Amino acid sequence: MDWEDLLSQRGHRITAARRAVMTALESVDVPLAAAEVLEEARTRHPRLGLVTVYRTLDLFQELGLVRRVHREVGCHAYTTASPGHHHAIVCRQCGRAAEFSGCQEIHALIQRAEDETGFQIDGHMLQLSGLCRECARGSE
Amino acid sequence: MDWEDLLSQRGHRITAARRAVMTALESVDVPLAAAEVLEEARTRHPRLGLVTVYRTLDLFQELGLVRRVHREVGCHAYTTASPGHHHAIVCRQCGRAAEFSGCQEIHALIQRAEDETGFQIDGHMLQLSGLCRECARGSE
DNA sequence: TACACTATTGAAAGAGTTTTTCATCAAGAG
DNA sequence: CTCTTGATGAAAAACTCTTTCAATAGTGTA
Repeated sequence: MDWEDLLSQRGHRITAARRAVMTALESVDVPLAAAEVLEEARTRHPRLGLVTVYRTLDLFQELGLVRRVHREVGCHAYTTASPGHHHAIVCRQCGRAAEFSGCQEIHALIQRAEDETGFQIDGHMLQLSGLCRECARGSE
Repeated sequence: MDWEDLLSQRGHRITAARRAVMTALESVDVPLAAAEVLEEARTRHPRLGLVTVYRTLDLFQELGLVRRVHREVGCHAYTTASPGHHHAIVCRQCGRAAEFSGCQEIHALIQRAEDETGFQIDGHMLQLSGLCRECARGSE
């Protein structure tokens, strides 16, 4: 389903500001911080305000349309997300982000963690980092 | 090894401020944000300043003595960390944090992600969430 | 124990980032 | 086309984090 359809279906309006934010995120494959989204989106919608960017990112995240990318230092960047459960991979050299799906492999780990800690685990946040194909090639 | 020994060994000094910060983190099992560390630590070392808290948390994190806890919203909390590679589990009800070690299970997943995306993966950030024993008992 | 050296500290000011408020605007149902 | 109400953007406030610098206090040495 299209993101515009999802918005409509949930009772949200399709606005120029929201289109500008989504287009900004789609136009690059690097996660963007709010201020960067603003800069990028203003090339198409100059009147856009930073407040709206924050509100829009919040909404999109709630709907699962964008994902917040976490790093040890600084967790303020957002990237588009496919529907469903995915995880992000971020290149530590150029910042490019990709996503991949499926995490059956960690069920065993979760089971073990439950046994060890007594927690009832119902969610996980996993993010991988490394070098993307281009950067790996460059640094050989 | 004791954290004070580790500091000495690396050429850092044992100061009242650093003791206060470490004690604050050890006194609760919930991750604390910098401002919360300040509040807690000031009960024992009233002259402590926020700047020192930030610097101390940075240092401790560098030395692997504390871990930054990430959440979908808000990634500014710190908790004590055992030496070595560990992952955090955070209770989504009371905020309590635990850690567990060992993540052999995700090697297969990493291998698959490398095949799928072409990235050369050399690091991962995994954090589990759920209910701690107490909260799970309470909500039955 | 006293001294000297220098890492560390804390206050103030500055730089960012995110949120709140509120009048205005415009998407979309009827 | 009109109306209703969600959405927007500007300004200001509230936070969060960093930089600067004089004063302080660990720690090795004598």
